Amino acid sequence: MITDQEEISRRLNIKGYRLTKQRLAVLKVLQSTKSHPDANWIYEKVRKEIPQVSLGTIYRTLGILKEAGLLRELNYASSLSHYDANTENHAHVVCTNCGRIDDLPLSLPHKLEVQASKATDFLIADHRLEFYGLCPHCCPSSAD
Amino acid sequence: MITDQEEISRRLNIKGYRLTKQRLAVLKVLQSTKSHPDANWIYEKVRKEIPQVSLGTIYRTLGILKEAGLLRELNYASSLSHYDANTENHAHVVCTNCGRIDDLPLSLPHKLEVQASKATDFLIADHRLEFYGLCPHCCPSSAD
DNA sequence: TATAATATTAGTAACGATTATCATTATGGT
DNA sequence: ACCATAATGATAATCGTTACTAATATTATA
Repeated sequence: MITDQEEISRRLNIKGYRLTKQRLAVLKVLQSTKSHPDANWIYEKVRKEIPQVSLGTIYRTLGILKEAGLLRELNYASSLSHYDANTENHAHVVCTNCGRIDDLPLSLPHKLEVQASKATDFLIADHRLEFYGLCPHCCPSSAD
Repeated sequence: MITDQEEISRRLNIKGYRLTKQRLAVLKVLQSTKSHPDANWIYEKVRKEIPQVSLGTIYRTLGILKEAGLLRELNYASSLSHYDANTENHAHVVCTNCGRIDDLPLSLPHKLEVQASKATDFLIADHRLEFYGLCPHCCPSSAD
């Protein structure tokens, strides 16, 4: 998670983008939460600081921050994009009832990536590992 | 892949659905291809057999067939749903350039599923493993 | 500090995939 | 054949996301 403003600015400049208060606000909001919010949630949070901000700016900004490697986009079954300030590749657990998404400190064994590369003639660059199930709140017979 | 019409009918009936020629046509089209087509592609194919079919029926049917366990829905970054007649859990490779999706005869080691279950308090029921990269056609310096 | 060149914004319209609505048609059981 | 109910086709509505545009802000340069 990149919090140094100089570094954020540098990363944007590489791509020809400027660091504006809107962009910083979006990134700060995203970095301030462990959840994986969608664009609208970020919009509502940013509005508290910059009331006249528009949803279009949020979308544009998220795309730019992603391009600059400052966040990662996740697409789930809801056909709604969620964003994550953690750009390290990691697994997720998704609640199929309420949509909650948690990180999972788990990485795919290198062996499996090699196996995948051998099994296809695609040039593999990345992967995604997701688990689906019910979160504690949605679990019908939880013991807690 | 379930091809026996009796069995297809039985699976639909369990959920209170009937087997119609539109539903059979959608399933047949999906079973006839190794690709993972989207609703519109299926629509175009089904139209050749049933010209007056509507796109709404395709969507409705795909949802019902999924509910009956006759197909699986995949959601990718394109925010477009793709469908797969293979209901076995398996990995996919997705071309980040042209969107082509291939099967990968690879399954997650059971050990990893156990590891995931221990790392979270979610009740895990399913998982998805996807690799991203470039397919042979989109690979800039392919040796073939 | 003025000025020009360019990037960014807010606001709004447009888009595309998917869903809902509804009158008509088909199906299955009696 | 008749009735109850499910399914269809056509079309309108929905919703997340993108594109457009005139106004504003930022940066570089003189």
